[in-house]
Amino acid sequence: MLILKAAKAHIRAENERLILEAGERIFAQHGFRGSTMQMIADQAGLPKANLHYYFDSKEKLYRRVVEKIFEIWLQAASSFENSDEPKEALKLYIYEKMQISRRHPYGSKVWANEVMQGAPIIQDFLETQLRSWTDGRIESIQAWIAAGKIRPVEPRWVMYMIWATTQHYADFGHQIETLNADAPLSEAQWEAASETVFEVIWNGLAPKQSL
Amino acid sequence: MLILKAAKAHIRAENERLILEAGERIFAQHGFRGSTMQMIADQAGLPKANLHYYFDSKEKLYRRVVEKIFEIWLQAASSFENSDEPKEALKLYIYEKMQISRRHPYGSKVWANEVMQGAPIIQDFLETQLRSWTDGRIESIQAWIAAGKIRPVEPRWVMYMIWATTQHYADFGHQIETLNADAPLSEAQWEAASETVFEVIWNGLAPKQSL
DNA sequence: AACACGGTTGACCATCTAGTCAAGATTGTT
DNA sequence: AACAATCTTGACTAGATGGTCAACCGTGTT
Repeated sequence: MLILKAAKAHIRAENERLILEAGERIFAQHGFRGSTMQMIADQAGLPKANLHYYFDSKEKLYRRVVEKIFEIWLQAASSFENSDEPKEALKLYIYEKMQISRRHPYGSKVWANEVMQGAPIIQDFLETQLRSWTDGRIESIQAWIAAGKIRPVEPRWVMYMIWATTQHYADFGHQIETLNADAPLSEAQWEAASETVFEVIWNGLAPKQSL
Repeated sequence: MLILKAAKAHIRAENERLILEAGERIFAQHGFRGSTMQMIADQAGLPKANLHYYFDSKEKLYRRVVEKIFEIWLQAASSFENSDEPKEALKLYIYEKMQISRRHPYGSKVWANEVMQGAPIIQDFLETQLRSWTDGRIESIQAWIAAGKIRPVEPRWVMYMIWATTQHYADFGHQIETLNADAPLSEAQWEAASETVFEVIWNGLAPKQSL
């Protein structure tokens, strides 16, 4: 009966969550081809055949993992719209992206991996959602320039600076830890790094007279 | 005879070069596990068995590829020492790193991949060469701060900003192309991007009175 | 209690892949 | 021409891996 489907829906929801979480971790650490369904199964604490019950194939599971990450980023993007003042908007966005790098380092790595390999699985995302989102942000930045609120710069390069600097703390987290005497960044270090990233970029963009 | 070894050395040199170049490309596009010796062989235009004649194993070939990249970066690093003036030193270093992203995008991706996966193969590089190199650069930056030539900032976060922004143009080159109407960046765009990266960082670091 | 539906799982298979090997081809020297 | 060291390469092997499947289990409904 259809009622049963609903009655056991929580089992499906819970297991899909377990598998997606395990997949994010394993795909981040080993790449798509380097990850095996067995590794993901072990990480999730489920038998391998169970993964194939919930996800048709490794590729479909992978796609779901990447989609999840993309959604998180799109949400963070709203910070950009929360203020008309560039200083405030940029601060919110940069802090939000640093927060994501801290809380979702695996997701960020999966995304980086996917893009580095030419986005074989999620190229359509880049061409539709990412492209239109970026175009919107570029317009915001151009409006700030027109209003004399920031220096005249090509908005694209600024976007890329923000993405690069913030995501670096997730994607290159291992290198950063190694250079931090093998210790994860402390609360204070995360705060200081976020502050520095914002300050340098903001001072770099602010019109001279406003200093 | 031993003379023969030298006499045929150019064959070895040439084939090793072919294989390393092919490996760099393939490892960048598919990751370590995703790359097969057959793919690398095809890219190099040699039979697979020939690869194993020159390199004991896939892992040893990979390590050689990563080492090559690391050496290129260390060379670029000397730009940092070519001037006592931070503005000049940073400009040289940033332009040099952008140049590397343009000319060696595959190498940069292999490095990024390796670090993202926790540097399983070249962790020793991080702990020895990279760490000592970084410590030296941090001292330079601290000297600039002490001399009042740049604002007081934690040098580490600045280093990471430079690495992140410049390497982004290699590692996320595919995304950048997609957002550039599927066209590679033109000569002028590379120049503009380099200029913007430098300008924003420099203005972000310069002491207020110097503007 | 009987049933039906979703969930679980060990065993299995076809395919792929790193690495081996032995026979043969090249090359430079004498 | 004879040689020895190096280089080349098709065929092969052992192991790993994505995916399948059929039997089985649990749970809520009648």
